[in-house]
Amino acid sequence: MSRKISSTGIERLALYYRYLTSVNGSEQAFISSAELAKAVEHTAAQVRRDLSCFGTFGTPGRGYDRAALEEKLSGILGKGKCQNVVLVGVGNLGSALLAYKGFQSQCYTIVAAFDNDAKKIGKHLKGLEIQDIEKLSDVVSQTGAKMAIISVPAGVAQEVVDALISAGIQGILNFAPARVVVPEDIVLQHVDFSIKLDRLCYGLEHA
Amino acid sequence: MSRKISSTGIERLALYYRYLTSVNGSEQAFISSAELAKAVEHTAAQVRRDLSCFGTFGTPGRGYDRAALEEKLSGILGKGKCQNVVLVGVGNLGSALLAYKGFQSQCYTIVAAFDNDAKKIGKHLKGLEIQDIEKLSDVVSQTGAKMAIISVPAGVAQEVVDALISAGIQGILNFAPARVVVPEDIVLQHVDFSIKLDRLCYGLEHA
DNA sequence: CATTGTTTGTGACAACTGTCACGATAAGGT
DNA sequence: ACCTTATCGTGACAGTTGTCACAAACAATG
Repeated sequence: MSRKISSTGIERLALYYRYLTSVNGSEQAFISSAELAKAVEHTAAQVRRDLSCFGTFGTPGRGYDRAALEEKLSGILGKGKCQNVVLVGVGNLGSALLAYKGFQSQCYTIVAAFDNDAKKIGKHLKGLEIQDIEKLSDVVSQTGAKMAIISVPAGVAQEVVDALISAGIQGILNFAPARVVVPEDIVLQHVDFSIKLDRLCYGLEHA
Repeated sequence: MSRKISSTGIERLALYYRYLTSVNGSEQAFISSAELAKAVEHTAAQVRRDLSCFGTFGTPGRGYDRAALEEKLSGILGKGKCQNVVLVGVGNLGSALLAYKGFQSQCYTIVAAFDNDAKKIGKHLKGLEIQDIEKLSDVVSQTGAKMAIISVPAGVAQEVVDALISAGIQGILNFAPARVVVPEDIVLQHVDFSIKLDRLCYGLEHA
């Protein structure tokens, strides 16, 4: 309970959680910090430190109770209730995200898709009608969505973000290759794989 | 020239580079650390510190020469020559990545696509024939590709990575929601958006 | 119940990362 | 030639993050 969790620490918690749920059911009822660490490519001390930020629920000599830990992590990460998510930008990437199974198997549901291209509006994709981005505000209040995923061109990312925020969205996952600014109270995460590719390129160059 | 660049520092360099190339041509010939910092949501001191790791090419009173800086960053990141990239896993996400314009506009070209699904093999997508993953080794040596992108299910990520490495691939961009292990000399980057979504969820919960 | 073996939780430490502040340096005008 | 203004490069500092090592806690066994 001693230290404040860091942002990267939270991502590690999500890794721990994903590992626990992925090897569901089988095996031992307890798992040690060493075993968990090995599964996610970290150190045992790191695992214990991360978990200790939220109380003490390991038992010396045995490790952590798998079910209890899974439950606890679920609570910490806020995965108790399913989240409604809206998606803006139904291009190649947006379509793929709509179809992506990984979201559904977790606790997220994409409940609406938007675009500004007249040729796409009205069409159906994966059971969702693509709607005019003008409808954003209405849909957000109807569905109670707090999170949004944007996969739009870099040039319009900022204006889409602004529209989302004034529609009441509180958290944004940004796939657009651009940095955007948000108010203090809005949570923003970037998934910027063009940058990651460059990072890779650098790694090769300086091998 | 004083300090060693960090991994996150390199990603910032890529951000600087992307900004410079995106506002191509127009405006002033020089840019200050403050202006660059504002564009990528960092501090001026941070920008100067990052750049200083690779020599001193700013001029006091003026800032950095845009063209020279762009050139320099290109060199540092290793973007001088175009990189051939192979893609493994042509599902929803893989197809989207094949079609993604962002790669081509940069210096990356996807030269081959692989899958293990017999129903997909032989089909054409975006001008590429989807090939049997058995052919990996041959294609890698023919094309001289050093980088690979994998967008396969979590369960097979490790074996695909192993196959890539024995085929001669040196850098891997992993979109699969799983951590994999690679030898010391292989560069690996994760694009793990299910984790980022969880991170977002946590942020909302603890607002 | 004492002993042995295992694993946790955490204080202390080390390493890394970002910020601040300021001397140094260049351009431009008078 | 000098002064002013703008901006860089970096030493020193502060804050953050990860590692180590060990006492405390619990299980298991005889």
